[in-house]
Amino acid sequence: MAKKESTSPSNFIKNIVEEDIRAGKHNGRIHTRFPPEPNGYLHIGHAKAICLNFDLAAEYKGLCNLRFDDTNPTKEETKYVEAIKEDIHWLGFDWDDRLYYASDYFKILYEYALKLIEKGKAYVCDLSPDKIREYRGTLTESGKNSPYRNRTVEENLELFEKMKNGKFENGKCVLRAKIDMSSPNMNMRDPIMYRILHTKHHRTGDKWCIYPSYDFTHGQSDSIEKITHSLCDLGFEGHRPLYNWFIENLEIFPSRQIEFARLNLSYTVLSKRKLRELVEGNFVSGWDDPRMPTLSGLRKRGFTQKSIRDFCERIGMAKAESLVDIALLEHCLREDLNKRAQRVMAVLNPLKIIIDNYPEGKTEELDAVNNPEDASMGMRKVPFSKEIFIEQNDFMEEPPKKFWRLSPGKEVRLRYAYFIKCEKVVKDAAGNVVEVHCTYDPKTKGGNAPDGRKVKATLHWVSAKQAINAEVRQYDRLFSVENPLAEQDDFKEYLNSDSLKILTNCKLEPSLENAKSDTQYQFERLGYFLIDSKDSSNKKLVFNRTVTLRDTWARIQKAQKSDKK
RNA sequence: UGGGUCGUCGCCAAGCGGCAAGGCACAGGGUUUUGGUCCCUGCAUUCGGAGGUUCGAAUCCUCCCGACCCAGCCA
Repeated sequence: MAKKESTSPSNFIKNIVEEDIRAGKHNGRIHTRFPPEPNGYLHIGHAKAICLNFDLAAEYKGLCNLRFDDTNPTKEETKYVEAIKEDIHWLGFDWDDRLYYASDYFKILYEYALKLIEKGKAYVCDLSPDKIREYRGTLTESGKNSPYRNRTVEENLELFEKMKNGKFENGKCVLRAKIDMSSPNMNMRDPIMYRILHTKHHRTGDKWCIYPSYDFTHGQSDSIEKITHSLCDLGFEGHRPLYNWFIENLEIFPSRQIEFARLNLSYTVLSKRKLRELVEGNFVSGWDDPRMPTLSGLRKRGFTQKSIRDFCERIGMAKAESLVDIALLEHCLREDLNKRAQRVMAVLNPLKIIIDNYPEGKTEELDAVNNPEDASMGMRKVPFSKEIFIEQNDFMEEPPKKFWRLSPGKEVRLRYAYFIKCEKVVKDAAGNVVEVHCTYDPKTKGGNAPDGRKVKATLHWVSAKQAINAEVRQYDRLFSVENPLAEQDDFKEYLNSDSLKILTNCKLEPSLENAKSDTQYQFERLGYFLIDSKDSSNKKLVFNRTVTLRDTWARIQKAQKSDKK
């Protein structure tokens, strides 16, 4: 009997959904939404929420809306909504015609407010912000009622009308829900529903000068859209009673809020505010700096949407606060890139090799495989000649234990070319190795010795005459500590000073002259690279290093170093 | 000192009374013209702690310990 099954792992949200379906709730209908505020760029933490909402809906044959939560005109801008839409599409999700804005509901929300006032459940309060805070009490002490709490319905209606009509300046008064100033839940101590903001809104312009608060908007928006499961992060747990209170008192469709733990990733920060600090302080080149955990940054760096989605699935979904190892993200990335990246040879830190017994002026075109994981990607030709470049760290005059690469008297293979043997080292006055003379064995063409002798190492190389120059930007982790926010000092003190190294004298095989900006390359033995979408040109090629290959030798070296200590 | 939530391997995370899934990381070994990939193997007698209920508990009960969130006219 064939067994199928490839459903993603179970989690507490799916359990709830399945229970609801079993119980026939909403006739088994599942409808979610992703509700970003257009006040910044999306990062990989948002990707977790996006995948959760869209994938959950898809798995249960439901729908997922995109809704901009735009109730604070002082912080929101159209440019962010465009960027957010682009990022979600890039991840491969689509909301069809279900693009909504909380601001679409301003009129209904206003009517909802009227309804609550009429039911005696809301009132206009003239207390100043300071007084409101004072009256709210503390975590352990009950608050006290506002002196304006018992205004009549008529009076409230009239004042709220005036608020709407711009009769008051900012901060003069607010509309509050009349709940319970002694509630142990601070959110229930007569929360603010509307505040006065004489600010132009990115969509409604000057139409309104009062704006609803998050609490008076979110649940109702969910309700209006008939959202069945409203997923948000743990920070809103304490708001759930209020979310339900508005829905119950308004007697509208009962969406259900469920909270999950937000993503934390090691060696970076995932908070709009903190990321903004990095951008505004010029610690990075912008929101799309390849070191940023923003979706635009990851994209520019060369991350694939598939790897991010895979990551979001593998980290699971729970309520325990956690710090996910960035190594898992890198693993997902390498796994995807390994299957699809076009292999090429590139030398980042060139060392000149002269093959003394190779004919002067001769050039051979050697066959190279484009992707050993995918035969359909075919073959290409790579030129070979007397002078070539290899990586500086592939040669050591005095090799340590386990170093199998080139060193005096040693023989190695040049990938797809020949075996070469190191004969002589040339140094400059300062003692630096400037070039290395080798001899080659003509019988090893293609990389195999007819006599069956083996070499331990295979090196990548680029023919000097045909090499093209390029700049390569090597990116690394943004921070030098796992959890920068857990440190005593300001998190910016822990930025990794080596997170970007720019190499300007890199040598690439000639096929890269026509490198495409949307093609992922593997520079053999080094890592995965992508053309920089902004700075690369025909005149000057610029590649970004997405991620290195796993490097066993580097780990051995590290171990050897720490052994000596 | 109020309220809410969480605590299963180094990092995530299944498990929902029948005797600890999986992934990452790590450690060994095999294959290999990338020290890559791939393939094997190992990696929690134990589920924050202590009691209790039960033939049987990570799963139920009690108490304790620890961590996080809430006092914006932000979301």
